[in-house]
Amino acid sequence: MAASTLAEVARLAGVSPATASRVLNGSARTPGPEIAERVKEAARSLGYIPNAQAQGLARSSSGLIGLVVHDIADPYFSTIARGVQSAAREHQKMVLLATTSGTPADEQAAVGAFAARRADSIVIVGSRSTRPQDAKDNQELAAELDRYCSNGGKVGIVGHPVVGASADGYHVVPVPNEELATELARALAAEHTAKFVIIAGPDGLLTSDDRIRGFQRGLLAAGLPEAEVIHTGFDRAGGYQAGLEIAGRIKSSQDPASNQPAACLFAVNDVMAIGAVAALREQGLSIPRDAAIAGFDDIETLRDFRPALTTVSLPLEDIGRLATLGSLGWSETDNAMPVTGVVTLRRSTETVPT
Amino acid sequence: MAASTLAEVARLAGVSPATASRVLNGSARTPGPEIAERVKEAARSLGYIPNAQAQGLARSSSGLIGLVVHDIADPYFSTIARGVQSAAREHQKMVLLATTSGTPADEQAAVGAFAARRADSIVIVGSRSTRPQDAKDNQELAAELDRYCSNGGKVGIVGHPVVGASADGYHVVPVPNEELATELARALAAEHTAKFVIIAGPDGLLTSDDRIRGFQRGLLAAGLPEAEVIHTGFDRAGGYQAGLEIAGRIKSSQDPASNQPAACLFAVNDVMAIGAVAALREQGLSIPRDAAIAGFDDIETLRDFRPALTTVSLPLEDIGRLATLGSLGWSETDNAMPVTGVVTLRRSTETVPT
DNA sequence: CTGTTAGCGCATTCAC
DNA sequence: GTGAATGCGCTAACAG
Repeated sequence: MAASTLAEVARLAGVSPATASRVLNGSARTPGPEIAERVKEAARSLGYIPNAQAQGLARSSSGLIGLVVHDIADPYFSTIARGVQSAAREHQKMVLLATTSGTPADEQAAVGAFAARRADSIVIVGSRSTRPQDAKDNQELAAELDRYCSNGGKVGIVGHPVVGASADGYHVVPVPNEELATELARALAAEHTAKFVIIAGPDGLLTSDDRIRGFQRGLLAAGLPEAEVIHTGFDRAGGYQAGLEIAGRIKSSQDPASNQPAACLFAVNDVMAIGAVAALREQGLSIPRDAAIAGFDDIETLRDFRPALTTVSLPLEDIGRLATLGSLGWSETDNAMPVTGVVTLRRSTETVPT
Repeated sequence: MAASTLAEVARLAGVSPATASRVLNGSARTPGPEIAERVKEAARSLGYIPNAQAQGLARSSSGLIGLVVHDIADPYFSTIARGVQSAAREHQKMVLLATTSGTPADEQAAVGAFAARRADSIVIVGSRSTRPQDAKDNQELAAELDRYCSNGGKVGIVGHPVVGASADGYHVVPVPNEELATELARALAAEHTAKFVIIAGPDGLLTSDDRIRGFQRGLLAAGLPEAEVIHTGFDRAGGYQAGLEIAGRIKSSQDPASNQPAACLFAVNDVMAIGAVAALREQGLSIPRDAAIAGFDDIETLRDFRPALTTVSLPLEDIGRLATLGSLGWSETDNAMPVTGVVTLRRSTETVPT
């Protein structure tokens, strides 16, 4: 048995569908003070639930927000998703979730699906890529987004605009990755003399590249040489792998007499940093005695790690909110408060181990 | 400018809307080998995107799966969500996300919204509550779900069935919380003589209660007395608070000469355990020297913690998948493989600290 | 203030 | 194999 319809409710209440519609939904003014009650009663007794599909079709607006992330199980994304969710809720919208593993092709498919569902807006999170092999897919993604926008859709983006996208309707929430990485480098350079090594994501991942660039800049500003960059996966596994390699080097060249860390590591995100720490420890090294290490993001779940991880705190939930509000055209009020982060020095980069 | 419609495509291709529909979607057989190409071309040149709302209305099936979680930023839920997402994807469905903070009233609202959107199925995750103050809301939630089911909806539930729900169409994925907690208790009892304390969620949270019950049973089976139970929040903050209290007790009654942990703690989930550990450490206590502690769930992000946390590994992603497949009526094949977990002893409960 | 008439965009009976 | 109607459930102009 299918759900009951507005028509049925109207008939039972002895009114026209239009009237029923008016009282059951937010029309200009609720009609007849007494007729209204009759309709409501009818709806209740029938267990009437408005068909959002039909509503959407009729008023051409779905009340849906599409959210595109690389991996919802990654704490970075899930925290942002929480922000998106809360903003959506405040605006009486539901969020449609799509995960893409970060591949532009999947992102394009997701955007297409959202467009098909006539999502009111789309929020895209996750680093853009400029790798050559992604060029074509990026272009198609951009085309898909442009088409969505030209059909009246709005999109909010965290970080960088989608490569090649040009149409109107984009609202990007800038994240000062580069600047913050510079600050972090400066802070570390002030206390560390060891060789700096950056554990980065694949070359061409914009977020990773930004953080690398900023960090190098900070080092230079402090009069230090550029850090070596190890490119690996942008996840824990990548950090772990890099950690193994670094551990090998440290062990084969460590000065036993030295009481200083042999290296100062900067992993471009916390999850990678944790992976690296795991590898270093497995190889018998100690943090921060043998190597100092810093991350980026300040993932909540990771704050209880010991040694506590030096990192750059980012207001992830707010970022999700801002991107969502922006995609909804509500940015004016919040635009005055741009996203900012703060360098958070903790135990993992202390120079005087207990 | 609105998106182009099927009718426009048909006109441009010089065919009827019906024909266009047949070729652009999976009708029985694609018509005219040559006419088909013409339609496709027309669609492409117009940037046609089928209106899923209209499709859904016409064929009354939305291709949507509703997912209800307490908090998408909680790693427990986000990992399950990943499983839901992947299963949904395999079945060409999109997932609608709703977060509820675990309150039955919000869950009811979410189910209502999903029903309005005519979601093909709904997946509910997160511990049920039997607390008296939730009784009324639980009943309304059950009614909402029953209504949804009687309208042809299917629902998949992780853990316990919703209190009071009776209609057909439910598929619950049982999680052997009690049995696994018993196993855990047995394993710990074999090596620990210290006083056992359970750090639990609010009284009436079914998942928490199950784990408590199972743990107590294991203790009894091992000939040990029942553990004391501290009820607190089902999250990190709760664990932290309980940790503070326990630390106070330990410090005021510790036998300095003893080399054994003063207590063996069981937090009913990993996140609480981590909170407790943080508190204990802040109070100057060491794990597992001063207190042993175990968690439950084996959250991936937490596996790199040191000391490594003894816990019960749960296949969270699979659980999400199973609940989803079940809600889609695809359970026959997978039903043969029930959810199971495994007690994972790690450093946090070792008896011989280095 | 209420009822009538049209679509919203598409899938699907039917005839041809 | 293809085209012409009809309806999915609802909203929004209209008219009354």
